[in-house]
Amino acid sequence: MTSVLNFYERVWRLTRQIPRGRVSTYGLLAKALGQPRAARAVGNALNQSPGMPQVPCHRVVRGNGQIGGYALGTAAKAKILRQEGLQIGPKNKVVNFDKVLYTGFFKK
DNA sequence: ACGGTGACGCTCA
DNA sequence: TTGAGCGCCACCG
Repeated sequence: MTSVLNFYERVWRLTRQIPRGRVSTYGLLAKALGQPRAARAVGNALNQSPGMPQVPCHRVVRGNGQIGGYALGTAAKAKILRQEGLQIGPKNKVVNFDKVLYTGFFKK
């Protein structure tokens, strides 16, 4: 049967686990949800996520290290990430992407 | 039920 | 390395 939580809610819940100063990717989130092909849907979920709550959707980036999209614009996203101590290089790529990538999602 | 949409990812050229 | 093409998927009229 379908889980108690819908897809979007599960995406938001996982996203909360990403620590400050680190990032994860849409694809990894999808995998953690048990649907490795749903990276695109994950992006939709974060886009639709209410801005208020503690869902750090700005910490979710592309698999290649580029920061990807953001409801308030990629510029705003880059700014926030810099405020959290991350460095954004040319082409909007996260510097030391492999070092700050978070993959330790807790299964739920 | 069906086709369109989009904060993606992988495969080449 | 960089960009075009195409597949994928949950949602929305």
